[in-house]
Amino acid sequence: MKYSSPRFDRLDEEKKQRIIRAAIDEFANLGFEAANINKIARKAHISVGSLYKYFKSKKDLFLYVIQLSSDLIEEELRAVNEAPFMSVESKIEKVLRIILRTNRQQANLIRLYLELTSSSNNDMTKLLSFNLETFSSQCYRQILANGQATGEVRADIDPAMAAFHLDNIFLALQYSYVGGYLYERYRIYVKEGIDSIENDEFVIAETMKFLQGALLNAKD
Amino acid sequence: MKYSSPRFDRLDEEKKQRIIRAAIDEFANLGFEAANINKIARKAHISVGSLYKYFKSKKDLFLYVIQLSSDLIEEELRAVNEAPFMSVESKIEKVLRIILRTNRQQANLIRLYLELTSSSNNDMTKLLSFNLETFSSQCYRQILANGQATGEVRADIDPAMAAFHLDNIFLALQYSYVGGYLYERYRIYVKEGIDSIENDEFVIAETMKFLQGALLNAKD
DNA sequence: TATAAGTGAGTGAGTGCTCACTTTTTTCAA
DNA sequence: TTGAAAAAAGTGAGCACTCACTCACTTATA
Repeated sequence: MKYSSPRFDRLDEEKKQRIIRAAIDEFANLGFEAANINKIARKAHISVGSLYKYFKSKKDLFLYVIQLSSDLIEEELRAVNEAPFMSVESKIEKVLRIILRTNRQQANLIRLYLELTSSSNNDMTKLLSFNLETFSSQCYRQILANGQATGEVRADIDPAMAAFHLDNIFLALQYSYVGGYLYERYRIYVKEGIDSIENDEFVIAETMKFLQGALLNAKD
Repeated sequence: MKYSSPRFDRLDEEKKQRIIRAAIDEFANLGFEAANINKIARKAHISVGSLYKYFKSKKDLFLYVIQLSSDLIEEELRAVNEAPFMSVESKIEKVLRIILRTNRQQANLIRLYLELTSSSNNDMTKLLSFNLETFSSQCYRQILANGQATGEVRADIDPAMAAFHLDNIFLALQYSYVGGYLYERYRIYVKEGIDSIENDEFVIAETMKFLQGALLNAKD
């Protein structure tokens, strides 16, 4: 599906990036409904008129930036999945470390996903969930099913459901870094400052212990 | 904190419930921003003017219904936590079953929480997360710490962090039942229809296997 | 009669989007 | 090389609409 006009595609990279950044910033911080198209145009130093020449509606602009960012994440996951000679445990830890890094470097992007997650807009959700989740679900399920074949992963669990639980842990962790309600919730559950760099190894260690027990066979 | 006026408190129960139901319905399905106060008044068969005599702003009405619903959930959790002679495993399963039941009976309420979770409104989140999460975090941590004392729960995990992960699993599961993006996501990860009653025992069994491995010592 | 409760048209501050217009770039014959 | 005409890109005031909230008024109750 194409959400931008040819006119937008023809723009020079710098201008495109300015518009994309402005849009992500606005949508991530205010949510789809409260985001203001006029403000996005102002932030990007273009006129509203131009913005509407590039995207035919607020919704299309939203869908465009979501699609764009999902491509970035897919890239990283693919690399981990295709790494040869890597244990399931290492792969999981690798993904976890990617997640923590992304939380810092692309906080606005994660906020955008969080917003999307709770969106009740039905015609958008079907399309978007398919685009964003199909790859990662395949990826995790494959890692787990392969692990069952090698004996690393518990044989008694359903790989699809385990992949679902695994991603739930990842998702909740991601959302807890980007501020708002879930950031406060971590503070109440565990302690101040999930997002401080000193805390990273604690989060990784505890999460790995949790996931090891949940997914892997005890080492002999 | 008191969000309703004395005038609202004096209303007869039927009218209060009508207003509360209308508000939950609107907020749950549209989200805070898109929810329409005029429509809530119409749904509740009262005038906008009256509604503003009962609650001084849209935000106050929102906070009121959130506060109200958190009390209901606290009630149920307390019962499980205080049950004597119950294994940690049984307690976790009990909570899980409560969650699945609530997902069906109070879907709108869960939607309301989901909306709240992704809210970026900063002055609301601090207050609300404290009100809603303090009890459940204490509750889960207590169950796990007691379990460590009796040897049921793994000694090598941090009870606070484990409680956090446990609730993350519960939270993701809840949100996957109420429609929208995460409902579609379950379909992609696992299969059609997480919300069909026939699927309940599968979800419970798989989730319990996952949590047993993650949290409990192997039985001897 | 006095007090409390209830009403809903109206207000004004937005907001998504349009369109008549200006500016810039490209084209190409002289 | 030039410059006029055509095409493309860009603009922002304003339109049509939405919605939180108010207030002058009516109705019910003590």
